[in-house]
Amino acid sequence: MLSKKTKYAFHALTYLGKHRDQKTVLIQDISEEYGISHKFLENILLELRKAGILGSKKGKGGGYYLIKDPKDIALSKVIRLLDGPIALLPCVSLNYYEPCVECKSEALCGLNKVMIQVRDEMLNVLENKSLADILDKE
Amino acid sequence: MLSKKTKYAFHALTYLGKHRDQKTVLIQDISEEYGISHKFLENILLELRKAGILGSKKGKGGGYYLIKDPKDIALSKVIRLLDGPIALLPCVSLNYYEPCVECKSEALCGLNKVMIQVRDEMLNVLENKSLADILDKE
DNA sequence: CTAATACCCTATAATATTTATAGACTTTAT
DNA sequence: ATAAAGTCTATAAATATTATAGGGTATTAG
Repeated sequence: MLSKKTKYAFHALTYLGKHRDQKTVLIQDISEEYGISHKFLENILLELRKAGILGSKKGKGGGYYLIKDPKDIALSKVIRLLDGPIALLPCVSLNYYEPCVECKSEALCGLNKVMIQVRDEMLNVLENKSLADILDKE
Repeated sequence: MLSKKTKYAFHALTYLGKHRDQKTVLIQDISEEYGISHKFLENILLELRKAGILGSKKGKGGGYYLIKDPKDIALSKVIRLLDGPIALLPCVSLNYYEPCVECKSEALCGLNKVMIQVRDEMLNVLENKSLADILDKE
C-alpha cells in the first residue's frame, strides 16, 4: 500500500495542477484543503522540489508551483520518490535493487521470475500514466 | 514490498512442494533450510493451515504437508493471507476495502481510477500464477 | 531599510507495524 | 510413560512511518 506521504504528494500535485493559473500556491492552502499537517506537508513538497517536479519562491508572495507539464510527471516517479521501490521484492526492483538475503540463487528462484512479471505489469500503468491523467478525471 | 512473513510463507510452500513424496515435513527442516527463526515460521505455517492451504499432524512423526495441488494455490491467496491487501490504496482493494479518509468522493478521485488499473494488472498475474509455476522454475 | 512572509533544513518525538521470542498446552508414536 | 512435534496466546524488541518543533535563510512589499 502507498504511504500517507505518497498519497499526500499526489493530493498536493493535484491541487497545484488545478491552480496552475496562480503563480504560486501556499503550503497552508494545500494542507487546509486536505487536512494534512502543515509541517508534514512541508517536507513532502521539499522532496518534490528537490526532485525537480516543483519550483518554489521564497518570501512574501511566495509558494510552490508546478515546474513541469502534468503529462510529464509519471506516477511512478512520485511513488519511487516518496515510497521507494514499486516492485514487490528487492531482487526485482529496477531502481532499488538488492539481493534477497535468504536466496541462494536468483536464477533458480521461481518467485523472482513471477515478481518480474508483476513489476512489469505495474510499471506498464505507472510509467505511462501521469498527473495529467489524474487531473483529467477530477 | 512483500513482508518477510509472506516471503517466508512462499519459501515454506516451495519446500513443501519439493518434498511432496514425504508424508510430513518438520518446521525445523524448513527453518534450517532458509535460516528462518523456528518460532516465527511456526506462526506462519499455522496461518497457512488455518487458511486450508496446509495440513498438519501432531505428535511424533508429525509435521506439515500440502493439502492442495500446487496449481490450486494462487499467489494472490498467500499474499493476502500474510500481507493483507494487494492494491496500492485501501479504496481500490477488493478484499480489504476501506474508503480513504481524506477523500471527499471516490467517483471524483483521479488516483482511484488509475489505481484500479494497477490492481487489475497485478491480479492478472497473481491470481493466475500458482505455487506450481514457482516450482516449475526451480 | 526593515519587518513580515514563507520556504529550508535538521533533529527528535510519537505511533504503528513488523519481526521475533517465550512458555505452557495438546496430541501422537513407540 | 515419555519424548517428539504441532497449537496457542501473549509479549517483547526492532523498525518504519507519521508528526512535530524550532530556528535558519531568502525575498519582497512598503
